[in-house]
Amino acid sequence: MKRVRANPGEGVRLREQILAAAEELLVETGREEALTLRAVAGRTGVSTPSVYLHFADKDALIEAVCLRAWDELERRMREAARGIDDPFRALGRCGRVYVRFALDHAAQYRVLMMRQGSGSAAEACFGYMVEAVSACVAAGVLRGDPQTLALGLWSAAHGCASLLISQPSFPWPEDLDAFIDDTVRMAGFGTALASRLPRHGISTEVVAELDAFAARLTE
Amino acid sequence: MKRVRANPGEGVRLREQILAAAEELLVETGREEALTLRAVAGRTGVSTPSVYLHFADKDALIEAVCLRAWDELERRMREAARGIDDPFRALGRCGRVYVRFALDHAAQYRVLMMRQGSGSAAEACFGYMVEAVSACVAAGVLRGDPQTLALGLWSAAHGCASLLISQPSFPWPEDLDAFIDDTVRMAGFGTALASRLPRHGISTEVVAELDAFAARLTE
DNA sequence: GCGTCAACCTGACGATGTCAACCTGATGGG
DNA sequence: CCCATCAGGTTGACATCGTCAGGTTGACGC
Repeated sequence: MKRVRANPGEGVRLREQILAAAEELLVETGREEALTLRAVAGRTGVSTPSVYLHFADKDALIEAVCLRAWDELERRMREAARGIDDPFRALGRCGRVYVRFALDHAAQYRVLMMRQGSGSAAEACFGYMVEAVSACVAAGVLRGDPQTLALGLWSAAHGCASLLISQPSFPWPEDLDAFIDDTVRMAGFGTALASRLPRHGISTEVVAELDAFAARLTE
Repeated sequence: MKRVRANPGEGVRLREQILAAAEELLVETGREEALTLRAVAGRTGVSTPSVYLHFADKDALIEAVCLRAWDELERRMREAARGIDDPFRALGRCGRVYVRFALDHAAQYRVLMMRQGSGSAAEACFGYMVEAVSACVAAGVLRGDPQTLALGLWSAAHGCASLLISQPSFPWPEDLDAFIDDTVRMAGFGTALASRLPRHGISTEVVAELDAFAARLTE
């Protein structure tokens, strides 16, 4: 029960324990306001101000918890796309994994994405998504600036996950997996066609009709 | 400087003033944590616990502020779609208005959509969106359950707005309006085609190819 | 003229983030 | 071997927050 003081050099261990306790607390309760410095310290078996030995303030602690989740998400997306040749297929996998990950880690995702000034935490993860989009551009299945395209796709995936998490009282369909798939298709398909591609095998007249059809949305 | 006590029956006026003060505070600072009961009461020129005369607790106050914003948003969407015959065009207008409204009221939107248990505040607004989608279904430009389709479209719009608000450090394109338009087109276009329509004037072979193309995203 | 009730204030409580000051045990130099 | 040093904590306190119990004041009906 009694905590033994760490030897010099092992102070970093406490940092890990605090991080783990904070994550547990967030997941178990699901409510961000339950993430109290006192609760975290208590669960770690340490006094409250000791948290300040390893984190500048509460926001820094939360940000560190988030960073963990981002790393995990990026790992899963890479894993989901590994061994898939078609970059468009790989992109679809990424999208589905993204949304599912968000739903499986709703508490963290809420903190992750819905905080103000969460800073550059997501940039590494975003970098991978740009990578996946670039492959599609190189393959000719998408056209345009990869960063901008990736932002649009991320918007769709994030919107789906975020809305599911923050508005559970909405009349969501029973089959959530199918809804997620529909969203991924909507985003990928819409992006591909709205970016004026793929024209492989589609006649000029049809392309013109599709363009005119899409244009009705924003005129 | 000195507040005069309201006559019996006029207590509701204070409620309005508190609501206005809370909204001002939220907009001016842009930070939700600046929305303190003491700050609100101080700005209204009233003692702190007086807020409890008109709101059960802080959450109820925030919720009331949010309700105002939802009403305003619904009003603007109705206005944007008024007089437009083509339901698909009307839907596009709604989407653009939605995102622009969110960006123009970032502080409120953040509170609105990114809180936990925000309850049934958005349902009226959602109802209108279902209405607009239903018109498209009736016109044959979309196919499927209007509620589910509306949820998908809302996901896209919300994702765009939400990501822009909560991740301002992302490499967003310079022309934000164009990006919003692209997102609206992506969502509407993708939904229309992913819902297996419109087939007007598109050959069976092309439809099959488009289906196969979209299917690559979720297999 | 008096009671009653809405409208509001005062004072306080527990919880929270944060800080200054203190303690304590291992470690390395002399 | 001893003592200064310093990492690794603790104690106690402060301001601020949401919230509540109880008191005060003015208007209005009878």
